[in-house]
Amino acid sequence: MSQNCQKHSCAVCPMRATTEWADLGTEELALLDQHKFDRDYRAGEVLFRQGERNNGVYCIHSGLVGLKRLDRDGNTVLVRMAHPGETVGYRSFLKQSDHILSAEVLVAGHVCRIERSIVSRLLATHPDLGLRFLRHSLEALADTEQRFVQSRTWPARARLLHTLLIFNERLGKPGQDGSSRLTLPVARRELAAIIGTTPEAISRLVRDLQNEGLAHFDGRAVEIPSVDELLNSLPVLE
Amino acid sequence: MSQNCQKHSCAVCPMRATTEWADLGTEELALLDQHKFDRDYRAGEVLFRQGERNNGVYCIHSGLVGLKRLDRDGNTVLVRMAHPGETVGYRSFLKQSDHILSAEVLVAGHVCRIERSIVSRLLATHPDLGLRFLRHSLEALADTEQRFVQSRTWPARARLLHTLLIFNERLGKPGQDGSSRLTLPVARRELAAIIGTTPEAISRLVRDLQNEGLAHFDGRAVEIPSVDELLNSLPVLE
DNA sequence: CGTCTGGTTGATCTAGATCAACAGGAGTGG
DNA sequence: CCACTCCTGTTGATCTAGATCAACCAGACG
Repeated sequence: MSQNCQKHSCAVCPMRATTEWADLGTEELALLDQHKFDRDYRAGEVLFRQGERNNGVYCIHSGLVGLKRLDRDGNTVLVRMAHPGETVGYRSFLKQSDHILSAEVLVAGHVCRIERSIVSRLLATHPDLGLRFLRHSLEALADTEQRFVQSRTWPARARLLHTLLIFNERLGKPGQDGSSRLTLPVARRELAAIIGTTPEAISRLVRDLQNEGLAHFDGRAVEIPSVDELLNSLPVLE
Repeated sequence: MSQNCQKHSCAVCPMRATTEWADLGTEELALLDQHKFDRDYRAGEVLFRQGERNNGVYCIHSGLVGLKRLDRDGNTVLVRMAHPGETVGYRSFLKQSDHILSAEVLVAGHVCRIERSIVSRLLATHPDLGLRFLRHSLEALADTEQRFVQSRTWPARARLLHTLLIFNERLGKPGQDGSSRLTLPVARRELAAIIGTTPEAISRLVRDLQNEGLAHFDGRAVEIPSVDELLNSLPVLE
């Protein structure tokens, strides 16, 4: 199991290749290892809260993190998800501002916090690190735009199917007949937040999909008889 | 009048201070001037279309540009607006991909296109130029997230008021009694696209605002008796 | 004149939110 | 062990913001 309370080492981290820190040398990695704080997080814990002072960036080793934005009325919207290998909180760091979003752990996992000062130092000495963050922010922008467009033009049902397929991409165990099984990483409430609707609506949609035979649900366990069929019932963006 | 068919010069461009090209030296500016294509655009013209090959970046001297995304069904969503001093199309350039959005001129103005190769050359020699683009993309991200959250949590009426205030910020002529007059830069159809609703809905909302005395409309001309009162009737994000 | 485009209004429809009730665990405490 | 509460998920009934459809009007322009 990858989750434990041991301090993880960046030098041997298998996720590193897909992170912004991929190209660092051994000395820099040692620096990271010395000055980082890492630990296991349980679902529901908060990495940082919107409006808080930025105290570094968080590199996700395992689990799943939701990035939420809330307004004064207490309305909270899940704007994006961050997966293992992603670093979050870099934005307010680069802007030298307070955190713009809140980061909440959706699925328990291990996360490393890298101290402000270290990131600054590395950024100053490694120009390509900045470039990596640029690339990341461009991807985040594209992703957010996509979610924005979908929330306007797709009905809730299509959005549910879409996220189902995304989760299946990451977590699904495909059968050889085009079917697939997976366990949803989140409860209904979070699923609703991701899709941008209410738990009640999710419930009804799930029932409908079940009746149509497109998917079978048992709690968080999902069985998809034909992934292709799900794909076909999507508006197909872009 | 700032719009004409003459070739504009970056060296003396008054907008340059607010663009990504602010810190360039005189030689670099001369390079830009030699290799750029600039001209007046009328409302409705398209700078580039989603899916097209990137052939450079566009620096907006005057006017207003809408960035739209469309899916297969022909649904089109205005994701962001770009104002004078902003450069658009840099994203697909940096990602070396085809254009992700379409850019359509909403308000006639002058726009300079800067050739791919030149941008590459400048980026390679001027690291702070990349940093500027990073900052710009971070702002675009924040803006898009804001619009995303608003489209979920605010009713159409609040969104209309919000964009009204934004336009007032840029174009309004304040009276000394807290009132303000402005001319909307766009027709109802575009206003609807910006807010994310239909022209019919805009029409009704406008009528309501009029009845409540919050604003008076005559075509594109708007008169706001009390800007403060408009501000107060907003949910106040963040 | 007719035709076209942009804006307004009215009537209708519907996706999805909201409100309310309830059922099944999972603890927790006596 | 039962009684209690707490929490998640499901279902039903109702409500409503806003989309859709359709008609109409006023200029603009050939």
